Amino acid sequence: MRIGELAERTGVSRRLLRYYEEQGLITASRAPNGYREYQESHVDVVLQIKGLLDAGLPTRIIEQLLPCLDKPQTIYVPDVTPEMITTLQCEQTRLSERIECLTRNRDRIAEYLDAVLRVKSAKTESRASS
Amino acid sequence: MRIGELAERTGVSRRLLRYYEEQGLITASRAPNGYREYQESHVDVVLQIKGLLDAGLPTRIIEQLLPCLDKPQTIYVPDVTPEMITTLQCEQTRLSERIECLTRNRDRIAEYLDAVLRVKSAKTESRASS
DNA sequence: TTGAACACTCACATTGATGTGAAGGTCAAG
DNA sequence: CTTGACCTTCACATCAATGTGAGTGTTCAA
Repeated sequence: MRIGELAERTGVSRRLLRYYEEQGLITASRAPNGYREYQESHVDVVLQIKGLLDAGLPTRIIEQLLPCLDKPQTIYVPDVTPEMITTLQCEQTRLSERIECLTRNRDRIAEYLDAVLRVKSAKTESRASS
Repeated sequence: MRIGELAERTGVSRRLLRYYEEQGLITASRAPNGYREYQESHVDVVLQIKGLLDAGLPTRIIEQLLPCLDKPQTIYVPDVTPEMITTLQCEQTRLSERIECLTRNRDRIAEYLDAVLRVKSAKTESRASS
């Protein structure tokens, strides 16, 4: 598929798709006329990138993570450098920290909303009874 | 405490502390000489902001979340507008999406590392037995 | 009373993720 | 053959989060 369709199916602008490519996050083959050609699998990859980016990870990191995140677990173990492992472990804990932070705050919001809605319903009831 | 100490205790630069203030995330009282004065409680707030920012939330959103996130649950229910509630609910689901995305990817990394380390240890053993 | 260490404001620079638009090539349908 | 809808590259613009530095005031201790 060409860039327009991929953009539409992922909700990521053409501009950004080219940007991701420029950053080494995705690779597109080229048709004879120079147009980029994408595979079906690119849809998922782009969504993955979008998610991670939206979660605050920079492209630099995403680029390192991507190779280890493909579904079929085509693990290219052979040439994993120790630095790569370190990077991954490091990134893993950073992800955990983010998750913890987000979870904590989401739960607080939940509590807050709970409380607010409880009060609101109480108000409604008192109004009903008056 | 003054800005330098707060910066040191939170790991957030003075420049950014002033920026957070400019964005309405924190409020500092002023000493007679014009210096900003922070309370002990500001440390936690700043760390909170740092965490959310690091998790990819923009200041605009953080500003809206903060009032509902203080520990003592000093819930100011009275003047909650319906729009505010909607905003919060919306932000809540977006947080959940982020959390889900991050969790998924962290777990994938974990799997990958597991696999890699398993192979590595296998190699070590085969080398030991040869 | 001077110097170091802090504070202030203001303003310009940078980086990463994006938008936007110009100038032009490709292709299919009328 | 032209028109419209794609695509290409290139470049400049923007926005948010930061850095950096200039120019100046305050405080404190030697």
